[in-house]
Amino acid sequence: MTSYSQTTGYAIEALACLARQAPDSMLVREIAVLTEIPLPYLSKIFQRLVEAGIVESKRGYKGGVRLTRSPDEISLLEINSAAESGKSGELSEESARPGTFWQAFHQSYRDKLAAMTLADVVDYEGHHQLAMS
Amino acid sequence: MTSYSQTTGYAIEALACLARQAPDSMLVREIAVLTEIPLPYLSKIFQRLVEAGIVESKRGYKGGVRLTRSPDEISLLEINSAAESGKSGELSEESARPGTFWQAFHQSYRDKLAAMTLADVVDYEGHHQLAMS
DNA sequence: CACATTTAAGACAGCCAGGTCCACAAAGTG
DNA sequence: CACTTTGTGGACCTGGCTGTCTTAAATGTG
Repeated sequence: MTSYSQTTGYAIEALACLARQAPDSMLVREIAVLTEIPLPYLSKIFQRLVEAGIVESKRGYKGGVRLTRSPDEISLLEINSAAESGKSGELSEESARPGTFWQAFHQSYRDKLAAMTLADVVDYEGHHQLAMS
Repeated sequence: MTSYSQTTGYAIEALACLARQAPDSMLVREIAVLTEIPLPYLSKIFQRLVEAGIVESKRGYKGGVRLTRSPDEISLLEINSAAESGKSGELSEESARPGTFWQAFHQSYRDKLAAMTLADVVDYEGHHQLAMS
């Protein structure tokens, strides 16, 4: 139900790792080592990111994954939706009933995700300081 | 894991409902009807809120629940911690690894919860407009 | 073409949040 | 004291998130 799960955090970290390497491609295994995310699960996440068109993959000997766009053209909300795809909500209105305070709180959260891009994350992980309104 | 679960949303709505009635006490069943939260589950939530000292309860014929403090002295973070108590994290640092963007993002929302009180929620549910920084 | 490499796909397992149910204890009423 | 009311406490079920494992399919190399 709650769409702001750890999976989204994994996806953002992994893509930020990949963005630093852009436009070259990386192995999923390599990303797993650098980010310390379990490889089998990270593979699953990348499957969804490929399906969503955020990254493209190439199998076999010199294979790997690569961003299809510039990091500043990929919103965190888009990553969230892709990482959580195949579940109940995707881009849904969360679990909270409409008109409630909690629903509005979640919406503001969602709005911030929509306003930030992968480029912001790459910048953050260098400076270790979060600049939010 | 993710501490911004639906349970916290339920707790906030229920307490806001109770705060509008303050300082009188209400039946849990009555709150369940008004908020449309499933009664058996709401009872569970109130057990934790009582244990946390946010509300006090009286059993039997003229029983019910009542706030122990003024709404403007109850922070939403406190409600969150109480509602999620008995689980892995409670007041923990979420599931995200420290130093990551995702962890910082969650922390900023935790700070917002800490800065808001039940009185703000009561005010919101009247005006239906969320005023966040 | 044989082979190693690397992602794709799907089945499977463990755990926890959300939610229900039922028996029990307290508290007032007659 | 009998009875009704109302919260307490515990067991229990269900579904989805997290994570693993195994078998394929694709892609380059010699």
